[in-house]
Amino acid sequence: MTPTRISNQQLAETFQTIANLLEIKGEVIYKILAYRKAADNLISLGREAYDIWAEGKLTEIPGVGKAIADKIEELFTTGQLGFLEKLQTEVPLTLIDLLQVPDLGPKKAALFWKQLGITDLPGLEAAARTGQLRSLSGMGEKSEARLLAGIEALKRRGDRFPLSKAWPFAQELLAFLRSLPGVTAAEAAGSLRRMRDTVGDLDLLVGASNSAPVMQALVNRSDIAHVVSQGETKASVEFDNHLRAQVWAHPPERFGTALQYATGSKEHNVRLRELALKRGLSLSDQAFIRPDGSELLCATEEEVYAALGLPWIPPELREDRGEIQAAKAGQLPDLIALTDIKAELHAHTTWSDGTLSVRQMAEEAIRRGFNILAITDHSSSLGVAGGLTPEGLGQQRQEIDAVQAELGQRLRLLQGCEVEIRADGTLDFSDQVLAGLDIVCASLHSSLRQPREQITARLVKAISNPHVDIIGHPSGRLIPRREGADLDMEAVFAAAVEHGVALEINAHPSRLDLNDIYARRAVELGIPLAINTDAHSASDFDMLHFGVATARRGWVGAEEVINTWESSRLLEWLGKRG
DNA sequence: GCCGTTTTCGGCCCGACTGTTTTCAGTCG
Repeated sequence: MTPTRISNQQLAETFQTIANLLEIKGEVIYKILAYRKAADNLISLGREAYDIWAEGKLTEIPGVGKAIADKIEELFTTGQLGFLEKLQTEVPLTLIDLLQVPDLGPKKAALFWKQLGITDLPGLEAAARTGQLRSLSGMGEKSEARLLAGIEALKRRGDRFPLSKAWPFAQELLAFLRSLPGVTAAEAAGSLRRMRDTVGDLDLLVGASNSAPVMQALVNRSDIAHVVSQGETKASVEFDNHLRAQVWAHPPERFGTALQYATGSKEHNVRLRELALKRGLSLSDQAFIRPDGSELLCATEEEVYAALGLPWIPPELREDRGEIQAAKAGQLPDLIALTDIKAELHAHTTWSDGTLSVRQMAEEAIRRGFNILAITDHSSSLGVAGGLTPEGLGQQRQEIDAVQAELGQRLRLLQGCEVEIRADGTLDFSDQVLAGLDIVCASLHSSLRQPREQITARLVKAISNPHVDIIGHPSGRLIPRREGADLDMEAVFAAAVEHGVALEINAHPSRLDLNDIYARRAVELGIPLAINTDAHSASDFDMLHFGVATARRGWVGAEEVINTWESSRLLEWLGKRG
């Protein structure tokens, strides 16, 4: 039997499927949680479980014990899993789809299945429309209507929204909430505050002693499509733009516990509560409860963490990926900040598909306090972007030199390019042309669906070119439209280490590529990173904070990012390269 | 099913909101 290379993503999906089926079946909850935990940990591993299996170290993965390791091994060796196949004969696989409906969990799914023989979403919808659900205990007219509304909502929207949509709208909502009387503070929480690359609901937290009027003002907004639920301290709404928000209100003296709670992640919070219990405290969004029943209130998050003997943990780290252990040991990373960035090394102008001239881009860079701006227009084979020919590069050099002369010491301009990595792994420009540039960023834009071996070899070949300094948006993913290329990232990392090439964290919210997990792995391996906006316009420069946030999620410090280096150091680094 | 400076067995987080309940179960975050 030939081994089957199954991705961490696929393994995780398999274990989530098992967890869902077991939950509908009514298995004890902790077994289900164990499968979910293993799935989560596989996703955030940063390395391929397949390689770890080859080293015989599967059980060193957190949450993977003997039973799950055996199942992973069976999947790798046979491509199948007997346990799951048997489970599917007991519980219909399509029942899992029901769990996507809001307010429909495993208990109701099991009820519908066992009492009415419903096995899939269309079956559920038909039963709801014909009033059959009402015959079940615990199901009334309202539940039925709610369920139908949930099914409709499911048809309308995707699961999660890109940061580019969620972030600006959240800022607008926060400004609205802060303007309400009696509101002392309003902050983003949830995955938005942790700066995940996609956001489900907007979780917003309001500080207010009298919460009911705040909730009322929220649901009275004219752009509300649907009020999902509304209480004194919490409301859930859907807007006309299909974004959903959960808004909590807590009095200012409890804002710290509330903000910590609402920020999550859920897994991080579970760990904190375990830690609290070991200290004889019970932690909720309201307060710590001492053994004698008295409350310990926290107005700030710092107080929450201090009560647990921990330093404040930055929200971007709160994913239960070792941050609590690191905090305990006093070894939290010194994360990069937006203000550390001193250079933009990937930017486009009207010489290819940018909207601003070299001069205008330089002004934008100066306005943002940068020391260095690299002009990196596309190369010729990317026809859709009006890529430059070698001759065009020569003309562009004259313009850059002229603008540089005007700017003097205010900004150092570099002439570079974003050179296309062709389908065969060769670059769009000859070594001679590349040697004449100050900086070279090489990127994949086409033939992204090549088989794993082929596209990995293609990228490795580009990394091996002595003139290449940075690999732009390495995976080529576009959120939420396109998954990245099927790259063997360990092979890519190995090549980057060997050739000292920097890997980009592209700051555009539709890319965020490298992602947080691979950024962390790259840092572990000592690979330099570059955080660039890939600016095509003035406003693109403002996307930089998304890239910095992604780096922070990857435990990246300023030192590891070449854009933070002093000009002399960065120029020396570039100079030593081809 | 996983895990261990209080355990290799016995733990494994907490509360709001909703609907259909007469005191609670299910779901969610």
